[in-house]
Amino acid sequence: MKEGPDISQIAALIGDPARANILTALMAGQALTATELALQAGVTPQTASSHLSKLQLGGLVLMRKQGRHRYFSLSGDDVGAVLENLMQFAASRGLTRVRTGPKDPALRAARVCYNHLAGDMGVTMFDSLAARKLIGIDEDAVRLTEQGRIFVSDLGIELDSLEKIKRPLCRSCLDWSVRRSHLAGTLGTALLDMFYANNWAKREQELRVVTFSRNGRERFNVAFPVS
Amino acid sequence: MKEGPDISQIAALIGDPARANILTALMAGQALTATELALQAGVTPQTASSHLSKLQLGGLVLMRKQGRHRYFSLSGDDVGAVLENLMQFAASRGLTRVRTGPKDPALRAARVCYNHLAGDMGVTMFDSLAARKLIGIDEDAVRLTEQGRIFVSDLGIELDSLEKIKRPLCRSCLDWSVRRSHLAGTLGTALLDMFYANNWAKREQELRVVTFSRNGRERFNVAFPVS
DNA sequence: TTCATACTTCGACCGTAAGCGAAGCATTGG
DNA sequence: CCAATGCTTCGCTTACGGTCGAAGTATGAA
Repeated sequence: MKEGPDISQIAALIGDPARANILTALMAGQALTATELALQAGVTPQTASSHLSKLQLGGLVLMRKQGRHRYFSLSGDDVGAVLENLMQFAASRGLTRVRTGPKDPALRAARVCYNHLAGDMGVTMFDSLAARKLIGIDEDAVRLTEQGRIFVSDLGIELDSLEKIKRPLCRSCLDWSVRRSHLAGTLGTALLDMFYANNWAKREQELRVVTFSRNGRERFNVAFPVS
Repeated sequence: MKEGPDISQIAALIGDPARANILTALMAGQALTATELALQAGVTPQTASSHLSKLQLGGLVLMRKQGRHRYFSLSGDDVGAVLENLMQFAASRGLTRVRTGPKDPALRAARVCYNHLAGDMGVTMFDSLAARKLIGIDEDAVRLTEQGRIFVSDLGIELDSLEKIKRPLCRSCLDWSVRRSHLAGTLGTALLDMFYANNWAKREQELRVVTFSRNGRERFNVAFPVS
C-alpha cells in the first residue's frame, strides 16, 4: 500500500513489554540463557520461549546451543543502535520506567552498550581520541589515524586480527543519557575487553553498569586525558 | 522492574500497521488532515481518529486546528530520526512492503525526509558541502563554516531568522536507502524550501518523492558539484 | 436556519496474541 | 538406567486493542 520498508513489524516486536525487557537485558552484551531472560522479563520460561522464537524469526536475536543451555544475544550492532535510539527518544519524552533505582547515576557514568563502553566515560574516551586526532571523523564514518594505530597497539590491542572481521573497526554510536557519540565497532569492543582483561573495570552482575577500580580509573584518565 | 527508559511504549505505538502508515505518510513533512491520513492508512476516519489521539498522547505527533480541519504533523526531527532508523534496519533485514512499486527508484534518487532532502541527491548535497568545507563535522554535530555562511546566504537563505529558532541549524540524518548522511536541521529545511520556491523541484502528489526539473537539476549540480 | 463537511465519542464486535499449566524432548549427572 | 535440569510444544483461557456503525459536536457554506 505504501512505499518503503516495513517499520511496523520490527516495532511491534519491540513493542511488547516482555520482549522489550529481554532486548534491554541483552543490551548488556553478554549472551544470556532462555531462563535468565525469562527472569529478567518477569514471565515464565514458556512465555519467554515463545517471545524468543519470535525475536529470532524477526532477526533481532541470535541463538547458540551449548550443552543443555541456549544462549541468546542481539544479532548485531545495528539492533543495539535501534534500541539506543529508541531509548534516547523515550528519555527525551520523559518515558522512564517507574523504578529508576539508585543504579541510575552509575548507569549514566559508565555502562555497556551492547558490546562497547557508553555513558560519560564512553563519551570522554571518544572525545579524548578525537581531540588528539587518534581517530578522525568524516560524515558518519570514523577511522583510526596513523597515530591512532600506534596508540591502540601500545594499549595491547592487535589490530591485525580485528581487521580480519567483517564488522567495521570504528563506528560512532549515540548515547541516550548524554546524547553524544561514543566509540562502537570492533575497536570499541576490543577496548572494553581490554579494560576487563587488565582489571581496570568489571561488569556488575546481570546489569549494564560498568564499575572501574580506583587503579583502573587512574589508568583510564592517563590513557584518555581530557584536553 | 528494569533500569533505563521505557522502549516498549513508543515501539508499540509504531508497531501497529495503521499507525506506521500514518507516521510514514507524515515523514513527507507536510501536515495532513485526519481524513487524509485515514485514507493513507487504509482505515475509516473513526479508527484513524483513535490512532491519532494515541500518537498525540505518546508525543509522536502534533495537532493544529484550522477551521474545521485538524492538521497533524510529526512532533519533531527526532521522531523522523527514529523512523528513518527503523526503516534502515527493516531494509537491512529485507522487510520491505509487498508492493514496492515503480516509484521505488525515484524514491531512492530524491525524497523528502520529514522536512529536508534525502536520497542520493541529499547525500550528494551533504558530501559536496563537506568536501568544500562549507560545513564541518565534529563528532555528531554539524556546523556551518564561515565560507558556508556566505555560500548559503548567496543562495538566498536568511540565516538570521533561522538562528532565532530553537532547533539546531545543522544536523546529520542517516538514509535508509543509501546508509549515508544527509543534511537535516533548519538549514536542511530551508534549502529544500528554496528548491521548491525557485522551482528547482516539486513534490509529487501525497508522496515522498521529489522530482527536479531539468533546469533545477542543472542548477543543483552547479550549486553542489561532486569533487 | 438548514444543510454539509470534518472529526470525535460511544458501544459493540471480534481477532489476535500474551500468558500459563501440563506434557514432551533433549542433555547431563549420578 | 533413572532422575534432574533446561527448554520447547500444545492446548486453553483471557484480555487487550483494533475495527467499524451509529450518533454526537464543531465549523463553515448557502
